[in-house]
Amino acid sequence: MNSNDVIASVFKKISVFKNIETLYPEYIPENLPRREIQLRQLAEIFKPMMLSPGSVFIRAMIVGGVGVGKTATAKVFGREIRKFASEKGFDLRYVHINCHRDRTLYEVVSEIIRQIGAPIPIRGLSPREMMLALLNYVEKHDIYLLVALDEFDYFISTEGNDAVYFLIRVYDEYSDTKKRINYIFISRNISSLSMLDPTTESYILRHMVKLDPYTSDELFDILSYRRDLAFYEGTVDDELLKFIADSKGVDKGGEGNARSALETLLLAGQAADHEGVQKVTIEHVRKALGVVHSEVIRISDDINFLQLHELLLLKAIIRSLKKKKTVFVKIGEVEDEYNYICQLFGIKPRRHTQVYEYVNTLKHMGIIEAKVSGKGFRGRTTLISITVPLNELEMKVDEVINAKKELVDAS
DNA sequence: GGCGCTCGTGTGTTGAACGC
DNA sequence: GCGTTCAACACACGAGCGCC
Repeated sequence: MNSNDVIASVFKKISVFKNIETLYPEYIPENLPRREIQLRQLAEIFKPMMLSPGSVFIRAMIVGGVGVGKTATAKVFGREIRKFASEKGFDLRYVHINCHRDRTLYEVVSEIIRQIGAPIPIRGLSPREMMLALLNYVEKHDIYLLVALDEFDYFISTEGNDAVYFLIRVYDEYSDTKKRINYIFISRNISSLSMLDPTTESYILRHMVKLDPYTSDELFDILSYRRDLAFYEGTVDDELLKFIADSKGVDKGGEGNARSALETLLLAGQAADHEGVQKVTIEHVRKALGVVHSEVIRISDDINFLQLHELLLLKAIIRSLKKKKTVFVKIGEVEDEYNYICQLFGIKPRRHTQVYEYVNTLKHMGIIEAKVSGKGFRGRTTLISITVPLNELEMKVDEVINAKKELVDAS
């Protein structure tokens, strides 16, 4: 069989999936089963803005752990509220910003400008000047904005109290103008808000929507809904969904993570496809459950936002830990490995200060653990560790590195 | 074309912690 | 006590971009 036949045989093979992309983490479904209460809460919070646009300035906060649907809830709400505004005859735009990627005030404001397509220069102006230009633009064109700042903790830790204060008190100086920009802040927990001053913190916490981990019953409903979207009828039985839901539900000792449950369903389906069978079995699910490590899912979600050199450094950490077979490795050892990997990839490595910054970034994101050495070490050094399975993580990192490198090579 | 702005990055210095 | 190693910090520089 030649290469062409090999590839053609895969494409022509019968699949259990009719719409596999509906199981991907980035897919936002039409409906959000088991999040109706939270959508209703958001609607109640933003009701004054819809009834009397421009009269109030609303800031809400969505809080919840990994895989509880924070981003999906905000996006679905944004989509629906935009439709509702359109029916009422005013122009409301929903802007979703991930503060992992855009973590400075400058990046956040320029991203809002980019997403609404405002003709405002994003170079040569300070963030505050850009915000003023943005306020003028939305006023002139009679536009209202609902801005969701996802992973808001990263913005707080990078920019601190002043920038947050600037965002949430932006209308204080212009009390007579219409309040056209409203916010939804999204965070994994509210402890990051403790870095802010009490006034700023209380402003943000005034309207809070909490998303709890899913129970097995709730996960079953979600899996059932996505199963109908993703798979051909009769390929995945209810008992398999129940099995996954029971292993992930918070009431059954799991983490209540819907993303992890959906990833398991996706992998089970792919395992069935790989074997060329037309029905997903309990063995496929068992195999998938063995592969899906919830921490790897959380981290792999985060690593999509890393820069190429941060990814290369993460790969260097993984390889150093595998080579040394120890719990911790020294930053110097990681730096040597990183230089070697850069050489292999034909990329000029960053110098020490930048490597140190990358280590701090990865630590802050919770991807690695890092601590300063104490007694028993010559000099002071940073000891780095990773708690998730290394092979699994390295596969994910390699995937993202290859994707990023293709982009760099193409540009 | 000069200027101003932000951001990313590199260099140099200082000081802490330890080994010899 | 001196040398080594490395974190932490300040500062400088250049790229990219828009404004005047």
